[in-house]
Amino acid sequence: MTNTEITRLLRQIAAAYSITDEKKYRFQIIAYQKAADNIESIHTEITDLYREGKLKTLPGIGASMQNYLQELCETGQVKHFEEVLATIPEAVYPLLDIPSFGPKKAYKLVTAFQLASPENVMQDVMSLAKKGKIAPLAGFGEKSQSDIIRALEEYALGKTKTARMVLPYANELAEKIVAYLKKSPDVLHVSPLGSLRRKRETVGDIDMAVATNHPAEVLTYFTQYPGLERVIEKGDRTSSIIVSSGKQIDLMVQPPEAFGSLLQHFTGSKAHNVHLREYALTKRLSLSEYGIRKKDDPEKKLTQYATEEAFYQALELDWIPPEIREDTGEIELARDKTLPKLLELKDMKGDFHIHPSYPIEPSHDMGRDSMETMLDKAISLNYEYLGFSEHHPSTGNHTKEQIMNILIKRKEYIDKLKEKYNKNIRIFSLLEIDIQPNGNLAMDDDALALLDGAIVSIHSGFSMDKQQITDRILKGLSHPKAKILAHPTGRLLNQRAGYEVDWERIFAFCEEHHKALEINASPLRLDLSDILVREAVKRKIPLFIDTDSHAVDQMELMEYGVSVARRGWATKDDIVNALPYNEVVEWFNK
DNA sequence: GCCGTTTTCGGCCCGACTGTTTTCAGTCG
Repeated sequence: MTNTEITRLLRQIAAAYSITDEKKYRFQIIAYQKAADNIESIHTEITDLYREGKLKTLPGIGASMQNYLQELCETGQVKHFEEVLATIPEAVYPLLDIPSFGPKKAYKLVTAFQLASPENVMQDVMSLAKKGKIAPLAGFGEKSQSDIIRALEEYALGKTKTARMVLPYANELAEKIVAYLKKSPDVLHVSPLGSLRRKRETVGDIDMAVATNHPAEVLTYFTQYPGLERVIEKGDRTSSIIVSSGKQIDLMVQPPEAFGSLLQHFTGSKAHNVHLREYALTKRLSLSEYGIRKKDDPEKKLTQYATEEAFYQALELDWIPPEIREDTGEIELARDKTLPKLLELKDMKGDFHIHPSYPIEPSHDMGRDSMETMLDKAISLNYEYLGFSEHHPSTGNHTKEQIMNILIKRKEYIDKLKEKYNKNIRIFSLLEIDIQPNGNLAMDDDALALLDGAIVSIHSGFSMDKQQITDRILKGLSHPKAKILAHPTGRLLNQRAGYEVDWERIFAFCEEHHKALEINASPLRLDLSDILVREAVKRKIPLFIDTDSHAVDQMELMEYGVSVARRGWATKDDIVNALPYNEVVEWFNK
């Protein structure tokens, strides 16, 4: 059973409890939802954690939930879950995937019309709505009936509760909205928040905050956005719209003197905010996007905060960088004033995964721009050094002798560049080398001897099972010249999941043999993921952040890799290419 | 059902908005 299936199951239990008796099961519902949220945010399969006896390490998973998950892993089902689920008609559950459908609404429809088939329930509801049979039901009406039709239509088109954008797409959309809002004279500040500000690898909705003294005018202006498809809601403080690309934009406004608490609230994450508010309650303080109220104050007077720093300060907490507001210990460290100083983009001193257009007759795609162009770019980025790492010459089209000739010529070329650029930037000569299905590197030792080091990676045979692919990686990485494992999961966000790897074995091997893992800064990859970065950082495994640039403009994508590193709590000491040149040389020679 | 820098028992974030209501239920973040 996959994590996705498990979280779905836990949410169904929560829904069943909501329908049965929301008051009685109030805290069970929260507990099941929290457990589902937490499982959703990890990258290790529950079945693996069970095998390794690590279920109890998961936050939000207590003794009961542990037993249930154990039973699930051993028998494929949980008696208690089956009993709870059976109290509700099974046709309710598929409807829960549709935005605007909650447990109550789904249950009312299913029972009112005795819908028995979970397979056909969507079509059944649609046809009932189109025949006008839903509007007369108690609690429904004409408007909610047409809303149901639209929700079902949009769901069929792929707008689900989980569709997410990759970061550059989200950034571009957010910039358009920001530019539009700034044209209004009533908008004093505007700032994209939510998961975009926290730099999550993908973003669902775009959240936007505005400071204004004229909220009504700003909200109206917002709903007149030129790319508008429709307005979902518009009130006194917030509004939500859908733009033509089908994406949702949420806007919240506050006066400038309360903008700090709004920034804090709307940045999230939800788990961070819930924990922060619970923590505040222990100090008898109640937090909201409006500010802070003292519980013991009979007048419940509101104190406002213009900046986020002041808001956290009022709780005697250090300001917490948005990237780590995920409720994984940051509040406690902020209280103790021991938050790590996270890596910053300006700390980066080089980039080692660079594909120039040098005629190497490569195995995979060649770069677009010359070594010189990319060196000039690196200088403009204030880098101290740059590593070239084209794909190796293809083995299918060349003899070993031809490959050696190509690589010797390349070495001579790079040596000349080293002389020419000596004053401005240092150069490393690497290659990106395939780890073949048998675990061997695609280049011979005499070819590897020409290099400062090799980046190794997998570009084929993704379907191997977890242990096979781990064996293969470790064999490839065990070559003395192999220093860095590039894009270590092979994933492409929103396109393919990547291969399964036994991280415990990879981490242990890297610890023991002085190998590094890459954080690939390409916003379509961003692997290692934030959670694995955090684990690697804890274990002091060396990390590189590389752009994998095939063209000079891609070298600017470093910021995305830095964001992942920050989300993984990395400081500049954790990143090899944030070290000065001499220390990097030492690192390669160690 | 979870959890602990007051607590292993007794708490559990806080609010906006819509549609169908006439004071609220449901969904969302």
